Amino acid sequence: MGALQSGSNERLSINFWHLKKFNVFETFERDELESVTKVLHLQEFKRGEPIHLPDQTERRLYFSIRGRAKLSRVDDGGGKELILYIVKPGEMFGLLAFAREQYLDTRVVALEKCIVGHISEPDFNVLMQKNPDVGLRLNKVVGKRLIKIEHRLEELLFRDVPCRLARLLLRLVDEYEVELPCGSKIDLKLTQQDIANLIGATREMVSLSLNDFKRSGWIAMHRHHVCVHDRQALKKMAA
DNA sequence: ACATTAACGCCTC
DNA sequence: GAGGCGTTAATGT
Repeated sequence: MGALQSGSNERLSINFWHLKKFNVFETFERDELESVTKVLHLQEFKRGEPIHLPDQTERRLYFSIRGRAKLSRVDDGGGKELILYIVKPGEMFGLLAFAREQYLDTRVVALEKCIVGHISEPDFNVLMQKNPDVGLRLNKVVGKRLIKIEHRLEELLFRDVPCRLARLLLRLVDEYEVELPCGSKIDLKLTQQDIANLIGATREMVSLSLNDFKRSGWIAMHRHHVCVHDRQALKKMAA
């Protein structure tokens, strides 16, 4: 068990069990994990707070310990954003910062209360030199992530908005489903703006399609949550 | 089909 | 009361 000082004044703690969840560390022994906690800086974020900003100059590798966050590419002009990925606990991000000059145009914002650790590039390089297989596993992680995002881009180009929305909802309900009396709740707080940014549509179009789905009895909505009632109908729309 | 714009009420801070 | 959010309608490509 290691306790570390966070960016602010609060003390956050993390144990080896948390680190073992990251597949880069799955073969690590106790002392190796100990050395990781020594260079891992923990920080807590509230919903809506930025974890990584586009103009951040320092290269870091981030480890999502708790809570989910949206990773998006932002337009330099107007404030448009396209959400590329939703980062979950046990996953890493910021990998591209090592390959590029900066983590260009990429922003990560907490969707709920998050605890995130980060390791500086020099510290991580030392870690990789001591454990060469970390690099191999990192490669695998990056590859898998890339393929997921490629598949989503395909959908964005060739499908219309209701179809994209249906696909998104099916994908989310698969990943975040919580069974409730009211139906299958998607256990993720998303605004309609977020949903729009996930499927490359406008907030207005999302509102219209969402209301269409609701009127048809396929879904129900409460505040920032969606409940799915008719998966089959959504699948038909997603075809 | 979809974006854009504008306008309005609602809710949260 | 300001700004974010959800909704609707008109208009443009």
